[in-house]
Amino acid sequence: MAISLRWCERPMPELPEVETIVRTVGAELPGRIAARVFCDWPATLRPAVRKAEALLGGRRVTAVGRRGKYVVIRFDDAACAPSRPRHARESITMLVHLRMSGRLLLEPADSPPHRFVHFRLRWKDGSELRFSDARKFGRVIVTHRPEEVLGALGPEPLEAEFSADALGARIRRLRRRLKPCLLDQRVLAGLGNIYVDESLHRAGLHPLRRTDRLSDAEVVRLHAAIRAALQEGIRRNGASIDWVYPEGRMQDYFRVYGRADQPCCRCGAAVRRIVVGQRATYLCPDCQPRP
DNA sequence: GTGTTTGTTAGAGC
DNA sequence: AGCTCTAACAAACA
Repeated sequence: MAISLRWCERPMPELPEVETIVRTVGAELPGRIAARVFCDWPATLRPAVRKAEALLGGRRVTAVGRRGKYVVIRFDDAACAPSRPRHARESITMLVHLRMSGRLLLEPADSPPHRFVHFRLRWKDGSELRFSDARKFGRVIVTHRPEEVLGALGPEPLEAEFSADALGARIRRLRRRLKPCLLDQRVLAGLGNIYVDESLHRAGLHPLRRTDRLSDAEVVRLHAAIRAALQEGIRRNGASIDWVYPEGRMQDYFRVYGRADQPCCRCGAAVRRIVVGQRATYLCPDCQPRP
């Protein structure tokens, strides 16, 4: 039984949704050779179209991955004319941040692009990677130095090195409200509004708890909850990006997100909606006691 | 007009 | 001084 979400409550891409995109669209890209770049909304692309095309043209995709909420597309350093400057022979990375409404599509170059497509990367084989973004908040960055962007991100919550101790060391030295802290991409990479609420409910922690007042046991619970929430999201192919990935079903399994006034799946109490840091926040008042 | 969404930034406050 | 928080902003749409 799918819950219906209003348009403005549709899940925005967070770590599990980006991971799903990387595993589906991304898996189709390695080996393709970039030919041309099109962009009709200057703010979407950095650097501008001509320079981006000069940087990418003739390069082959070597790998597609994810860092936090960024799609990371790596290109080789070969296939460059000898006359090109030395920096052109370094590898290039294209970073895509979907922000609120971005989607990545792989379509034939001769098919008409949807009206929300503002960036296209045409491959030599006649296909195009298209970035559709109704709200134009998304960003495509072509750079020799992806670390300048990715270096600011906190650890990957699903990596083996990310232990409960690592989480505790990171957040307990801060004196912040728990939810805004977990949303901070410098603290932890990849969580957004949905998975923070889901993680806090799983952990039985109120979003207004102070990070420096969490006990060891609570940090352990939080760590397990974050990983479980993200892993379930990935297992279900993310939450409804319906028109792109109809198989994404995570939205049917939200425990609190978007479920105001509905019963808590654990105790039956009515889920509450509050606002924390100007963000809609869903919680169970019984399972997540106020600080 | 209102509310909603992400991430960045400027500025206020403690 | 340094950390934390808030407001504003980008843009679209029902």
